[in-house]
Amino acid sequence: MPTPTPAPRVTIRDVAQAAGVSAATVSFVLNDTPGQTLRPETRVRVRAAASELGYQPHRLARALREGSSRLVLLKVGALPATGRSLPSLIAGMEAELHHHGYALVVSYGDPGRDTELLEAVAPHTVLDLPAIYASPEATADGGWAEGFAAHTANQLGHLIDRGHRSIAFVVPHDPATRGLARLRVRFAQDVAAQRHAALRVVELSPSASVVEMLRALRPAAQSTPPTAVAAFDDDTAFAILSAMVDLGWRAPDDLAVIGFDEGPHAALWHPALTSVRIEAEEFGRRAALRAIGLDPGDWIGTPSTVTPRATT
Amino acid sequence: MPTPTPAPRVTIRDVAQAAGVSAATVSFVLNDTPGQTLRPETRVRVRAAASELGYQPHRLARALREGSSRLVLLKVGALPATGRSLPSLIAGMEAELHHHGYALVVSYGDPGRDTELLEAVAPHTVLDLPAIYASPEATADGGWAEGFAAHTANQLGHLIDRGHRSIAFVVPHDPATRGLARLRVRFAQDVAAQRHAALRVVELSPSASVVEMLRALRPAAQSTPPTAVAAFDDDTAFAILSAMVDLGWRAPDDLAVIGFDEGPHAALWHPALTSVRIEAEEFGRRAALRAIGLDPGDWIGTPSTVTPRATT
DNA sequence: GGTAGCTACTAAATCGATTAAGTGCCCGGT
DNA sequence: ACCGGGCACTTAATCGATTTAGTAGCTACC
Repeated sequence: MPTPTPAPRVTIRDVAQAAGVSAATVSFVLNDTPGQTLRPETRVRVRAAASELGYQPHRLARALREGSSRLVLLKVGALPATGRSLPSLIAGMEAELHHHGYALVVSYGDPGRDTELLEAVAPHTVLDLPAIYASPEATADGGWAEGFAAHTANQLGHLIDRGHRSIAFVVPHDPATRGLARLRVRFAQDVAAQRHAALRVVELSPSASVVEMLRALRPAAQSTPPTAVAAFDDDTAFAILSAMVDLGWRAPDDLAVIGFDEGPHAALWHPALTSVRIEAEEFGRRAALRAIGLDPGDWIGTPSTVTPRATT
Repeated sequence: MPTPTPAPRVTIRDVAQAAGVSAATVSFVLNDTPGQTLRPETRVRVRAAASELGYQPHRLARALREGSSRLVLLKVGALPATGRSLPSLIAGMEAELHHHGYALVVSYGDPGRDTELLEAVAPHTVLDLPAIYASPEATADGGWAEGFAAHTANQLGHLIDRGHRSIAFVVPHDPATRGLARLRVRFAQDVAAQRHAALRVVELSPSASVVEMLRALRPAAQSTPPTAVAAFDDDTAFAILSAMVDLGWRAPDDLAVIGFDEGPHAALWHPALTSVRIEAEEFGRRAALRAIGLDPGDWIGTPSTVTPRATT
């Protein structure tokens, strides 16, 4: 069992003693507290002593005093972690927060269980992704949803550009992704309406198989059956591709398939899956800035690109 | 931006006042501090006041005093998160820690950047998975590696049971999984030696393609080319299956393939991948108990089962 | 009858950093 | 000669829980 810190802590008092000043002065210097007049040479002496001793402020003590610690908690819940957008969002946030002396804690646990976590880390800000996605006016919240709107437009756009006019939008049956799915559906409908394509929304059922769902897509009576499927995410696309093999259908001729939020498996799959690649790193940086109360400045949007492969 | 706690905090002093005792007494009661003699009715009064006011101890204050918070940090690093073992390990740890009033923080970030995290959360224990896997005598450490030994035996055993006597063990070329790969290789070699099978260890090269690797497996001169591949993980197995399609080889007749640490994609793939399913939940519970210094009791081992599918 | 020892508590120190409220000292103005 | 005020700091309070060192009051034993 590894023990955390056997080394004796260097406190602010040690630094104060070494620099020949009081602890308060050390705090003023190291935090650049505004409204404090200090002799430049004192500042130098304090800083020298601090780095000499390798002083690291005890963040728990600081958090106790300040009321919250310099941490941002990102609640991810049971959101699908297959795509690259979440990891890249996290990477971006982490990098930016690090730059400002903050740290990121990512919670994948179920929401009911995170009371301890919340209490124990006393985050400066909590970003609850499932909650954001689930809220109806998610669009109003600083760009979270605008991005998804653009990416969804990208996804459907790719199919429409290739001539598809009747498209099925398939979402999984999963309470964890309900909010996000609803959001995506709304955006997909907007795009379809604008570009004069017919959109059919299909929710996978836990009872019926994907094969049955696909069969139902093409009843004899239906005049214009969908020629393409836009999936909620790559995993949904894989499930569809898998069922297509069972049916003897081939992509893209019998049915084109496009995934969303491209993950590492898209290129590996047979046939290789066309998907929408979302680079959320820059977006993560901006989310981080907003979270700690800094102005992220102007913004044009998260870039997303469609990587065309075998299934479209 | 959601602010964390606008509600005024109920402190131990509030409880003390309400119960007509001192703060110290409240602490003694609520923590069942040994060596303290308290009248039962006082205990009742204090507990009543605490729950009446909805008192929750401030964990930062407690952590400051105790030197570390009741948190366990699990460092996962860049370990592959595809399989189910890691999520189930995490779920098990989380459940058990929760039960003892601890919380789990999982860090996926790179090791260099987690100083802030470490400092900010001051964990009671740090479990550094990559480091554990990388250490040469990992076997000695409370069962982490024993499990992998058993699962690897299970993986190779499945192939040997089906008559394969010449097996290739394929590991990815990835510094992040180096330590774990080395460990697995050692166990695989042990099993092969015990069960009189020939084992060839192949590391995928970043320059050569998987197709080339497969071709090299069957040179004309070689007397007993491998008839089966045991992969480091499911993703490696997918890469192999993908290359086999390009070569026109079929599993299992031309080459049998078995994955490891079954993830959700194994069943979806065509052909469906045989893999080793690892349920690490119970193991996670035990790891949690050890982490907080409790005795997990006797143990027989993490169960793992091979789900036979099309590729073997 | 003195004191040792127990019960049932309380007062105060402590963890380490932040910050409001001082405290000398010197300078300028009247 | 006296006072206001800025400079350059220090003292002490504070965040909230834990824990050591007491302190009454009572019993019991030699």
